[in-house]
Amino acid sequence: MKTRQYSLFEDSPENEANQQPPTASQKQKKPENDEPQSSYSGRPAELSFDIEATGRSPISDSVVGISLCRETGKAFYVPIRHTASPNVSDALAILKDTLEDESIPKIGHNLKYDMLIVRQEGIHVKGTLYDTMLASYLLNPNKPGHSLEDVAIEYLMHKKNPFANVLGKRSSFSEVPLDEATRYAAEDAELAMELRNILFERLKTEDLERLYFDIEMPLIYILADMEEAGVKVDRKIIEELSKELDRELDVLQARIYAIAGETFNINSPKQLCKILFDGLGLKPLKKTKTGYSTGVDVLEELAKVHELPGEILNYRTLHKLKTTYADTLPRLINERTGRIHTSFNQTVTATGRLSSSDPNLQNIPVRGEWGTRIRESFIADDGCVLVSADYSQIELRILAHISGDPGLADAFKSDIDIHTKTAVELFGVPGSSVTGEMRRVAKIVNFGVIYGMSPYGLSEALGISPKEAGTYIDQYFKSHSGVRDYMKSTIETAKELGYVTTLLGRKRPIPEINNASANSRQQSERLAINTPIQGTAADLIKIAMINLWKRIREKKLKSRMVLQIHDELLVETPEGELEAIKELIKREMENALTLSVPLKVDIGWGKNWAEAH
DNA sequence: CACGTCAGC
DNA sequence: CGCTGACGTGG
Repeated sequence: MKTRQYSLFEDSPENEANQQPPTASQKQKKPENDEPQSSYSGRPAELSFDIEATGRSPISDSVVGISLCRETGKAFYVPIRHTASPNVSDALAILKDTLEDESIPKIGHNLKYDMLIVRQEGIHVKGTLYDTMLASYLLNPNKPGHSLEDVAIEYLMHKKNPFANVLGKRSSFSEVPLDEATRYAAEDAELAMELRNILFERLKTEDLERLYFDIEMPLIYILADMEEAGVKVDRKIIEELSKELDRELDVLQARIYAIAGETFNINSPKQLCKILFDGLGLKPLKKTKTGYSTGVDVLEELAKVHELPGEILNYRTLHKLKTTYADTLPRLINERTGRIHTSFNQTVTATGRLSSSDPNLQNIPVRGEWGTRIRESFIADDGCVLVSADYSQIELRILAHISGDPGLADAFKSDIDIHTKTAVELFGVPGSSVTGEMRRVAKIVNFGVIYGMSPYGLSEALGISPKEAGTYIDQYFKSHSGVRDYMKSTIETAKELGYVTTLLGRKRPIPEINNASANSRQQSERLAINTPIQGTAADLIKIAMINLWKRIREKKLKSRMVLQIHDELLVETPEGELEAIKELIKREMENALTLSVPLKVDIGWGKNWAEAH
């Protein structure tokens, strides 16, 4: 192999140095000793890299170039597939050894993205990952964005990159002239290298190192696998569903126009207000910032006195399902894989949950006949089944653990129906006399507890007066003083420290907790109460995912996780592995953490997601 | 791009 | 009352 077949293009704008690139022959040599290599003669001690690609979707886009940095002040750009530029067809092949070397730590900003892009070139990045985007997120999950630019501005007082809009009118990075591309791209790898030093030092002082290395870093690999795997959607089923919804919507539309006596845009809340409140003279029950509300609560109430609001609600439901799911999902089936590949975002939520986007597969409908129909289109590959495993009452169990409330803990230890138990306490009747309505109220109160309920909020949810809601809250805390004490002390801690933490030490700053405004303060108090509960549940399922993934590898099973929906894992498994994987999933999920109350996981399976549930 | 609305946990 | 993302409307 020729040693200097390609040239690495220098370099960041402020650095004129033109160092020798590592040559292919040198790269294949093992270092003479285990000392970190700071010279360019051997393997890098660690490597910062950043992929430039044709677009933002790592499953369907491909590599244009890669920038590399092994010490601050010196960065390189290797063009791979630029139009009208010297390209290096085997540059990636030469880098493969380094990127796959487990002993070389990798530094980057949003490494999951870069990992997925190079996987298409047959490169499987391995080793310790220093992801500066994740580090920034753990240091402040309230931050609205963690782009390299955002983070560099905050921590390096970095000025905006003058080449930031290097794309301009060009359709892809591959169109960018090499000199511009180099100055733009090389800087990114170098920025990540500089940020690593600062952010990981800060992680240590903030006691977030274990959360990073034990949970978030291993999860990068798992989420990359899940995104790469995708989930199979039956195009025929979903497209047929769309047609059916279309026909149904036509019927509803005609009916609505007939009742209203005129045509209008049903999807426009503004036009709907005119029809409802001006035309029919119905009473507006609630206001929004800009006018009268036509939300579901209002329309349900109005449906008692007129036939139109009910039809509007039907129309809205079907329209939502059609436009958001039935029409959209088939378009997102990847041509190459025949599957849908979501993005699992690890640095978005303030509590530590994941989010899913493009498409969001964490809000696929589940209720109602149409919800079932949509989930029936999510299917297992040939010879496989889908296994759905979800935690039962995970947040209330976590509340029982962290509050130490005996009543709550006992309920879970004896596996009692928690909503019925709460109904018994609220209404002072024996369990056998609890009606459906009483249980419904109790369920909403239990949710309210987790959300840091206020009399106002609970009253809205129950459709009663804040005063009545207040008596439910009082009644609840009479039975659960442990929960009341926990909430009081959590708020006190938040006021002192300015942040709250989860069981695994994840932190969320609560900046407004001492705000002069009572509204803002009370809002902060609810965040302080909810975040440790929701955030610990997020920690817990992340641990379960890591442990399950390791066990699947150890046992060389073919099963693969495909979706995580906050308290549920969806696994695609060859039929022959079904019994084994059910056992494994249940064990790893129920034992992810040892709490003072047992964790319970319900498992189902089937050829599609509806059956599995 | 803000807003209202609604799908999920 | 907590946490999200996507759609259509209308400026």
